[in-house]
Amino acid sequence: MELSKNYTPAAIEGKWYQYWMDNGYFRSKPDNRPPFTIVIPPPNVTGVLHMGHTLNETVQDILVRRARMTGFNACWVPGSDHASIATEAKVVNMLKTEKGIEKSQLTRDEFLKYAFEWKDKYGGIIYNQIKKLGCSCDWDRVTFTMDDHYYKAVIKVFNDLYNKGLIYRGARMINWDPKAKTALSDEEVQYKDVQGKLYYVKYAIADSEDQLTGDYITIATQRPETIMGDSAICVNPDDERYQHLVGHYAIVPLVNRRIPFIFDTYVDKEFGTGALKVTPAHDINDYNLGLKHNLEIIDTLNDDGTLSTAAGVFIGMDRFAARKKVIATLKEQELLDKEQEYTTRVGYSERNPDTVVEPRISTQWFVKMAELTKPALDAVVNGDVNIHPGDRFLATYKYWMENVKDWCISRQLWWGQRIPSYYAPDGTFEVAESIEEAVAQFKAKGVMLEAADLRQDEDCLDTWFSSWLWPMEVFNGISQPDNEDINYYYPTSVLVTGQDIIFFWVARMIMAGEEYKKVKPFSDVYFTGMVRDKLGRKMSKQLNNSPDLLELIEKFGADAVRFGILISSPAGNDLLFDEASLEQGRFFCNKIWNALKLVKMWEERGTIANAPDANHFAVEWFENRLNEVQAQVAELFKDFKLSEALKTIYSLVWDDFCSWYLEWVKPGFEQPIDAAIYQKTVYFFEQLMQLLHPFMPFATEEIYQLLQTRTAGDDLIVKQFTTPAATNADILLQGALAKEVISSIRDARNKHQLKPKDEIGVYIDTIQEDVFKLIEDTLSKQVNAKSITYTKTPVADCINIVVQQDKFYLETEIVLDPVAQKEELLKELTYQQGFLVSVEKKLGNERFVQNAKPEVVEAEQKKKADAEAKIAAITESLKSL
RNA sequence: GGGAGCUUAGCUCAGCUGGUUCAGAGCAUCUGCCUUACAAGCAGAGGGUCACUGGUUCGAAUCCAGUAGCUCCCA
Repeated sequence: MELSKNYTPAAIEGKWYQYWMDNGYFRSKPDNRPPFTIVIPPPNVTGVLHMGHTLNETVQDILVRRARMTGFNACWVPGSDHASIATEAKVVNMLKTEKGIEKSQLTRDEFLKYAFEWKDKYGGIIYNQIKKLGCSCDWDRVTFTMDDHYYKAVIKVFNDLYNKGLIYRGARMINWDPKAKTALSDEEVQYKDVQGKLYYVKYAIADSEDQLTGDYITIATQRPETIMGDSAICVNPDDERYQHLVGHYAIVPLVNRRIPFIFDTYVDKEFGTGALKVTPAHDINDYNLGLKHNLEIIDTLNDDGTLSTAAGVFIGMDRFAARKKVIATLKEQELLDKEQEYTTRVGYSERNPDTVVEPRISTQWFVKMAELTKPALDAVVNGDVNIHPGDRFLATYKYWMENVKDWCISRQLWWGQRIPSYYAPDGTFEVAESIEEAVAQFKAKGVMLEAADLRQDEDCLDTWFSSWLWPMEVFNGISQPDNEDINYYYPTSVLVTGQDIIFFWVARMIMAGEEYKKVKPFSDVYFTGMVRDKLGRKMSKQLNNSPDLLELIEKFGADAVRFGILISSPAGNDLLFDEASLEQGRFFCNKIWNALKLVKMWEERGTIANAPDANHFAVEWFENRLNEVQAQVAELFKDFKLSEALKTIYSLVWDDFCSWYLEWVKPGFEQPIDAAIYQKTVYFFEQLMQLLHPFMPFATEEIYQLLQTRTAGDDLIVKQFTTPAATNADILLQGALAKEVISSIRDARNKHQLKPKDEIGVYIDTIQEDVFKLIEDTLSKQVNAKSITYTKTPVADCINIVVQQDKFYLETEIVLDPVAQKEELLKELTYQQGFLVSVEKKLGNERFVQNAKPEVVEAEQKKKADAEAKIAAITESLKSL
């Protein structure tokens, strides 16, 4: 069989994905194995995968594949959420631009029909990308947060929480997105520092008789367009400047409305002029102040951010245009004292990042958080849920849980679960899972109404109010409690997600899990870092700095993409995305591919029993090295140190296997290889592919299948790991010695400008001749030696080197420079002597010997002995020069 | 304003419970090689006062405090 010159991912990735699917390897059904469950953090249904997702999905696939190969019944549930605001915005926009339809022309049902069409058209894009990346999700379990059962579950939970008194309806100050025309939760507001201005505005003062005193009071505001909504001027009661204003009034500019002065310590005397205009409808602090002092609430804004009739002036004008107009008018009327540069934080809508959020009084639905947070906080604090990395996020989590405010869950949108609250004509309402039940509830209260009399709430629920049920409802755990799946798969094993949604999602899932299953939703949370571009900016749609995943896969191959994104990504740390690391992944695939070609070449050439150059030491050494790394990797997985595990395997494959082992066992030119060694080599190769498979599934499966003819079902994806055997430390040390000796001799050759073809004679002065006998042939081949001789005395006219405690004399044809050689050895000697002094100093320190652990002292003693031996060796070597 | 994290080779980053066989990897640089697995490669090399200042300790990149710079989260 002819193998291509280089590894060609495009040709094989599709093939294996289909093969795994056809064999049902991704499918999971409850059985008697322990489950290993991951639910995907649902991406937006109409989105595309960006690099953050790519990292995320890769991590999940690695964990799932490793579990599948370790005796677990691995189940990875894919799916997506409906992303209420974002998707509705996209559909509205599509309707406008493509069909010329305004949302207002449509009924709710008509709109939803278009939305589902949109979802059907674009919802598959993201799944296709996940597949291309090689993710082993159980595609029979795809879940969408607007699926029928899911919809019902959300309604059921709403109803249940309402009945428990944990959901209420009320008028509160909320965050309003004037573009999407909906309320937002506190978490959906992104604050940004903005360079703004403080405007110093003069308000005329009137006395208790309503007569203008001719005096003015100046207040500082960032938002002059809200002055029409002012209800009072507030000053600090201790502020002597304003004592005389008791009982006086201020006149609001532009609208000439009279407002009282109030006195409250809330006001900072030092800030601005020490006088604050109070606008209860448009600022949360003012709102609270208004409640306390019983002030009027004047809402001067419409839901689209234009000024309302209540504003009295500039009605219908956008708030930012109105601001300019207000400033201009104030200037004209000479009521603007001055302007001052000012940096402030402005809230933007998470889903409409160009839109400034308005604080607004509005009647909305809220979840009472206090009771729900308690068990969710305990779960993490007690270590029932383990967060990785470490407890770095524990403090953040705790703080949020302890300070969280009630959750505003209603959204003035259609794309989502409609709030199951039914209103009678008189405004009273019943919350029920269906309109029939609502009717029954009204009747039970003696209100005789029919369904036709009732009007359902127009609003829908926050998307996160559906996704917080995700680990349960993907198994129908809410809609059909106690079914076989939920009982088997729940709680899930690991949640892998970005640290940015710790509150949006992780915390709330734990709350929901504790509330409805009385059990945590997952045992471990693995937070990945943020993927940033080369300039350190978070990758985002706005900046358009995220590369196209499918293009990357096409260019580098899926395995290389997975490799590249993971290799530089320890848990929780941000990573700067650089295509160079993907290239490293591609090179790695190619390296393995070429190793395969070498082994297949040996196979073709044929094997021979007890070949003369059979290097059994190499086999024994590599077997131990393999076992050592297998154990290390298992440990690293336990600690979720995936990138370190990958690095370890990478080095094992490239350095130990390719650069050392294969070179050591490589037969002479066109010679057949020893049969036993060939078998072992194939075995090692398989083991390596198995170890690497979770990280790079396609290349490893391909190579595994090419190494030997496989019987049905003998596929790498399900090949079970065995417990690695114990390692023999002596052999590992001997292998390390061999490597060091070879490198040192090669270095000496390089330094003396010997050509690779120049042969050398090697004389070895060692006390462990038996060890060198084992590696003699290898050594000879690796340094191009024509002979190896053991000696107990220095050999003249040679390159002298010392490795550990052994002396080597390299005989060459070239003329040597003894001075340069001497210098080289002296340099080494100086270093060793310095080292020895420091060790002796340490050992001479009584307090060290007393306090340090015995093994440490022992190690120091060994260091001393080694250094002494080495110094002796160098000294002896020097004598011969 | 409150909290968390980061600062190690030119670049991107590893270094767990403190011990000069841990100062490491990849990329980049330099030297020599087109050696029939691989130039997407091979064999080597150079390069770091581990941000700064103190402290704890027999011993600190590693623990503690402070300083500076950067990042993130929350108000």
